[in-house]
Formats: sequence, structure tokens, C-alpha cells
Amino acid sequence: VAVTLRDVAAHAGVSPRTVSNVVNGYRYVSPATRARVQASLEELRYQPNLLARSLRRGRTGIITLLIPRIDVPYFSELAHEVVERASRLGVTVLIDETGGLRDRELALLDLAASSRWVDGVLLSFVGLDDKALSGLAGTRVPVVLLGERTARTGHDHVGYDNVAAARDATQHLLDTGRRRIGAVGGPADRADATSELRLAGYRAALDASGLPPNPGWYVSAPYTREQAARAVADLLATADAPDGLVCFSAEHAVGTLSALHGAGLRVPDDVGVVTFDDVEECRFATPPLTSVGPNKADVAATALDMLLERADGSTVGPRDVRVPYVLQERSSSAPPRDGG
Amino acid sequence: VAVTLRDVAAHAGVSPRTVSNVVNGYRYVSPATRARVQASLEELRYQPNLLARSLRRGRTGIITLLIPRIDVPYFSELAHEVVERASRLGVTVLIDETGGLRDRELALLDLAASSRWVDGVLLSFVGLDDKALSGLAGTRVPVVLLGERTARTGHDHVGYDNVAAARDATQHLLDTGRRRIGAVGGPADRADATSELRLAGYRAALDASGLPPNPGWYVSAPYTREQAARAVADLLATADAPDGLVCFSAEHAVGTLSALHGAGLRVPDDVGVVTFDDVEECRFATPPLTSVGPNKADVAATALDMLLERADGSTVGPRDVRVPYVLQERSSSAPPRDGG
DNA sequence: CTGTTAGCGCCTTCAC
DNA sequence: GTGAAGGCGCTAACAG
Repeated sequence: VAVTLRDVAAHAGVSPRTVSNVVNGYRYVSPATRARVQASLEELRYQPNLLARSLRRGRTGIITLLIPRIDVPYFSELAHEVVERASRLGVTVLIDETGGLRDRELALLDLAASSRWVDGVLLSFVGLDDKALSGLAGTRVPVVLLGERTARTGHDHVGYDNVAAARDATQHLLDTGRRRIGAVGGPADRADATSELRLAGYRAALDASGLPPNPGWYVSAPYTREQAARAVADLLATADAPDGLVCFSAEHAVGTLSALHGAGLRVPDDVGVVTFDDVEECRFATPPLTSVGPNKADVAATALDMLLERADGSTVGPRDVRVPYVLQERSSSAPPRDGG
Repeated sequence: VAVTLRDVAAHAGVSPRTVSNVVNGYRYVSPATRARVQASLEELRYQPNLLARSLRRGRTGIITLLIPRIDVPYFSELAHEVVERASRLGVTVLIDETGGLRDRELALLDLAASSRWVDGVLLSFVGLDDKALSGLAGTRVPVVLLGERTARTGHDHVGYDNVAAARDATQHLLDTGRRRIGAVGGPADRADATSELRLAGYRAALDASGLPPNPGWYVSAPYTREQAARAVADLLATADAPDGLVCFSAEHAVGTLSALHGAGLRVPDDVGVVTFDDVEECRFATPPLTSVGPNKADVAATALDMLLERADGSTVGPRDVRVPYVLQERSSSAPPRDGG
């Protein structure tokens, strides 16, 4: 049942070349021929085999989006922006999950690069360190890195200033009168460079205010609501609990709210909360969460445009774009009304 | 820089055929030859061109997942399950968004079917009516429908009993002593068959209890937290507000909680809430939301397995699988403690 | 066990 | 303006 170009050519009494010209909107075809071919095309219901076309052209019109997990709100919202813009540009998006695992990030990137399936890769990396990143400099396929950390890797990169964002978020809590400010983030080892950057910003803000850091106020938990909730609950059980918390992800923040609620503490009156990743869930949490983060449509558009530009053959030096971030104030960080 | 099979063959002094045999693990290759080819393979860093292979084999190892929006928690969690299982089966997933729009659903399905890009399509349809669905019976590519509604379409279908689920959810609120039960769902026109099914179940439960339906207690809003919140706020402003609400989606439920909170009503003491779509966000809402829905891993696994079976050539009649659903009780529907 | 020969369906350089 | 070949890189018949 597969109608090929050849079939159409035979039906219309022309050569395959001419049919191809019509299909691809080539200009120099006589109106008469064009009409005849057009008719055959429709009569036979011709559908080009995109696979064959891609093999021939050396381009597929597909890009891969590599993210840790699609069901993490930050990434699903980002993916939405990417898919939407790509679709408008006639590009389709293949999504794969790395789990934030260094080895999977490498393997999937390598697969994407070598398979010729895709014209480019958008990689939201987590596990990769600078060394691994620069190791993959010679990939055949263009790669744009999406990530918190700037790295000298020879690849384009889109990100934002995480240290400054964390500093601003912390400062915001200080501005509302809190003085015992903690943070909730990922495991602070090499595997999570993002948390390290944010931790640095958090500490910088405290330093600048002359407040001594209290190491006990940094709560470390994997990026899930449940584990964050448990870790924060542990913190709250201590005698000396904070009156403000900077959360490094929406998951951490939601877990934190749950723990605070469970401990009978009021937000924002007893504890002020600020979080990274301004996702819908944050806007509708009780109370709505003050959030800092980039505009995801910005990130997606910038990255996608850079990638497609590369796919079109651009060879300018690796670019490092920082998109702006915004601190959106909501009630979770309003100044406390009374002494709790 | 593209090393082809031919290059390797020349390097190893064998025919392309033999190299292909080695690459694909064909058994009848002499150990000596195999070793030699293996060495050349590695020395030249051969990477098969998957595009060419797919063209030849007539199979790509890619499937398309068509959903309304990837950033809706229910779909992102479902997509995660699909991607994870697919990846374990060596299949990659192309994700596209239909916006729940009938025309886009059709267009994307048609594109997927005709392009030969993919071995199959998982379509979570919303806008399509039975007529459109059966119209696409003759697609060249296997299609498995994911959706609330059973339809005689000639395609495989995975779903669950929405009427019964809505009935159970409503009954659960009745069981906790509420008598003035409303519902929050999508626009109840033809475009949203899902809401109609759930509405039917809701009404059936009220009927069975001999309670007269109050049309004013059905709140209709698009599937966003914000619009649901606004619609529910309007309802609460009326003199005769309900003491229980069945929400038809997680977005509706989260918006509902926000509206109730804004109106100073306590959940569950003043109003009990139950919702569809048991997503993470519901488990960590304040208060945690009682939810009904299928196990998404079940849905994904069933659908994917059916699809791949079809891709392997199975021609059994169209199957209609109903996966079980579970009502998970949480505090949003606990019996009220006092008269509010 | 392995070499030779054809294509998969399309686009594109070369002629006319 | 259009026809006739050739080949993108790979695998599947068919020998041998």
C-alpha cells in the first residue's frame, strides 16, 4: 500500500524528478505539468517517506531533549516550551530521561550523536562534570547545554546566574526581618553542582549581613517532595529551628511546606519560605510560594534557536548565554505579623 | 568523518555483508573473521547509521506519544512511565502535544502514520469523537488509544471505568456524612467527553442516595488551576454553597483548594474534597487530597505492550482493556469534626 | 561460513 | 523545464 514517488511519476507520465520538484515546491515546473502531477499526487494519496528523505538529505528535522525526568514540574514545563516552539518551527522533539545519572547522560548523548537520528541535542545535564563535558567536544551533532553551571566545554550553553539568584532569595528573607535562615537543597556532594552554586549564594547573602552561618540549618535531601518533607521535619524537631528557609527546588519547597504544616508552624508568620523553580505548583501551594527562576519560555527559545542555528551550519565560537531570572514575591515570604 | 560499513569491510579485508553480520550478532561467523572485523570496528570507531538501517528494515524503534500537554501533571507522570518502560525495551519516544484539539490530534496522528518515522502511536485523545476516531481506522501504523471513553474504532484502547470511579468518589463523600455535594469539571459540551462520563457517575451516586441534583453545584472551568479557582470562588460566593466537591482533574482540585482557602473555608471540616488523577501534587497539597485514578505505570505498560505487539505484526481484533482504578483516601475527605 | 548483487525511497548532479 | 542515472548506508536474497 506504500505509494512511492515512482508510482506517482508513472501515473502522471513524468519522471520521478519532476514529481519530486512538485512535492518540494521547486519553481521551474510548467503549470500544466504541475497540475497533472498534483492530480496524481492526490489521487494516489502520496505521502513522502520521511525516512528516505532524511537519509538522502542528511537531516531529519528531529532534535533530542535530554532531561533528568519528565515528571519533575520544572522539566515538564521546560519541555512544554521546547515542544511548542519546535512544533512551530516544524521540528519534532524526541524526549529521553537521564535520571540525572552521569553515565546515562553520556550514553544517551553519545547515542544521539552517533545514530544520525537527530539534528541536534538539548542536554539538561546534572551529573556531568567539566571533565566529562569537555570530553564530548567532538560530537558530530550540535549540542546545546542547559544547566545551572557554566562550563568550558566547547559547547553552547544556556543558563542563569544561580549564585546571584540564591543570594537574592536569601536577601529577600533577610529583608522581611528573618535572621535565622536555613536552606533546603540536594545532597551537597559533587553529584549536585547546582546545589553547590545555590548554597554559595545563600552563604554569600548571610556573610554580607554579618550573620554567622549555622551548618545545622542546611537540610540535604534528594529532589523529591517526600524526602524533603522528612528531612525538614527532622530539622524542625531540633531545639533551634530557623525562621526562614530557602529551598533549592520546587520539590524541596513543597515537601518543606508539608513538614512545616505537620509541625504546626505557620507560613509566613512562623517561617518564611522562598524557592527556586517558579512552576505552577508553587503558585498554587498554600500559601503561594515566593519563587526565583528564569522564564522557561526564554530558556527554551534561546536554546532551541541556538541549536537550529548550529544545525544550519553556524560555526561561531561556543556561546554562553545567561538569561535573566526573576524573584516573584508571593505570600510565603510576607513579613510575619506577630511573634508566633 | 562518517565511517561506513564499507569502510570497515575494506579495512578488515572482508565484504560488507560480513561486517553487518558481526555488528548484528549473527551467529555463523568464524571466530577468526569475527575478531578481525571486531578490531577494525573499534579502530575505525564505527557507528551504524540508524537512519539507513531503519529505511532498510522498515522499522525505526521509535514510537510517538501524543498527549494534550506535557506540563499537565497527569500527562507528565504518564509520559514518564511510558518513556521509562520504552527505554527499557530499547524503544525511544517522540512526544508531541495536541493541545486537546481535535484537528491537531488528527493532523499529528496522520503525520505520524504517513511519515514512516515511527513504529506506532500512543494517542491520548480528548477532542476526537467516535466518528473521527473510526475514520482513521485504516492507518498504516498501529495506534493504541489512551482515553477515558471507550469507542468502537477498530483500534486498541486502554482506559478505565470513569463512570464507576466518579460514582465511588461521590459515594465516598456521602459516606463521610456530606449531603450537599457539588462537582468541578471541564466545560460540559461535546469537546469534553471525559467530564461527561464523570458527571454521569457523580449524578448516579446522588440518585442512588435519593438526593436531588442541584445544577448550580456543577462548576465548569477549563483544565487550569487558575480558572478552576476562579469558578469555584464564584460558587462559594452564593448563599447555598456545597459541603463536598468532586473534582474531575488535579488542576481543578488544586484550584478548588485555593478558592476554599481564600474563602476562609476549612478542608475537610467545612468542605470535603475528592479528585481524579492521583498525581504527586495531590499527595502533597494542603491538605493531602483524596484521589481516584488508575495506576499510571499500569496504563503505560499495558498500552506500550499492546502497541509493540501490533508493531510485531499481531492482527488480533481490536482490544479494549480496562485497567483498575483506586480510590486513595487522604485527609481532604476525612469526616468533619464539628459543625463549622 | 562469506562474497556478490540488489534494492529500501528519495533527492540531485548531469545532460538534453 | 524535464529525463536519466547515481548513491545516501544498510540489510536480505541468493549463490557458492
